[in-house]
Amino acid sequence: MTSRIFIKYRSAILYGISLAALLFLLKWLEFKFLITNHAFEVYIGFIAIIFTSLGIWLAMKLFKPPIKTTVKTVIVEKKVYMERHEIAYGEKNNAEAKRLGLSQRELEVLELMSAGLSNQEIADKLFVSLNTIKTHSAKIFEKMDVKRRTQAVEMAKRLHIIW
Amino acid sequence: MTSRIFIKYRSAILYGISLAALLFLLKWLEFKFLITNHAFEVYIGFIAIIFTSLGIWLAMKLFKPPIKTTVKTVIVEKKVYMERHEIAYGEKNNAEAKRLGLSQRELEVLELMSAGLSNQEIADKLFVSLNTIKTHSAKIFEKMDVKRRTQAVEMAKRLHIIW
DNA sequence: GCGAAAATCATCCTTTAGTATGACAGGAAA
DNA sequence: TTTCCTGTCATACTAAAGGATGATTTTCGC
Repeated sequence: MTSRIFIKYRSAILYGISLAALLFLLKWLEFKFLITNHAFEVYIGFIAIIFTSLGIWLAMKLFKPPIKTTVKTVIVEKKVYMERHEIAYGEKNNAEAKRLGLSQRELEVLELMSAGLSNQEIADKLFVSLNTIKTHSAKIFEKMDVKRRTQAVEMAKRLHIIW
Repeated sequence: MTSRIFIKYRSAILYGISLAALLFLLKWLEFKFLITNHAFEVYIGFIAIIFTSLGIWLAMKLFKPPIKTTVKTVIVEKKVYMERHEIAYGEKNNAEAKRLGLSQRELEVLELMSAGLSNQEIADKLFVSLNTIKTHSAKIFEKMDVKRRTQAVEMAKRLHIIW
């Protein structure tokens, strides 16, 4: 509980601590200033270091968003009219996969399906249950508008969605 | 609303307050040490601003590359023209079929199988009973040493026994 | 933060595939 | 003539695939 509160107000707490430290430092500098009376450059130097640090901290705080939001997916759509044989060997036709609305996971299942694996084997390979694979395959068949896995595989290979 | 604004710009506000506090402190220090030169606080202010900027610039310069690791997913849309049975750039590998000991009828069944047809559909197409196709397919699987029709199709296409 | 999409899992049920075995006819080869 | 292979068909059974539906959790963009 306390740890959660700490996490929630971590920034404020850390800021408070740093501010306190800063004030303490200044107080100490003041004391030092009284003693030496001639360490003006040292004072300026400390000010510089402190504010540089503060600037760094501020920049990191303000301009460092979570990693999650930094991942941007840029989709460039390009219409290319091409002949059948212009698809290079081994090149996957992502456009067709996208057109059919197949998700990443569905493509994985389709890939393993085309390798001749049973639903159970696919489930084992992907560390999920048999029912999950059944759901995936059902969605694949629906999206590809086919009735059986053999048809899906035939279509997928024909369209070069998989190899 | 105001609280959300405060949260969003909390760092900036706190920074402003701390800056004000610091200036106040400096003012107090100025008074304390009887520094009559007004250039002092301006000087300190400049130092603070400059080094804060330096800190921000440093932080952005140093930590930008890792932050800017954006994942670019370029999807190229393609129009694909292809007709399955027009494909004739590869000859059937009769040698492999012979090596596996597949009979003519079995090859026919295998061909239709790879087209995604069910046993019933194959039976209808060849004008024989479902059981006959089952017998054929069982023999095909035995000869090809596979367990399922999908494996047989995968192997057949890989070995170019069928197209 | 919220909502949509994706991914996961489940149950119940039907259909299809595959296994095992036996039978029968016709053609080719020993 | 007998043997072997191919092709045909059947029954009975088990295994796998597929359909329909609902639920929960994750992920991710706005």
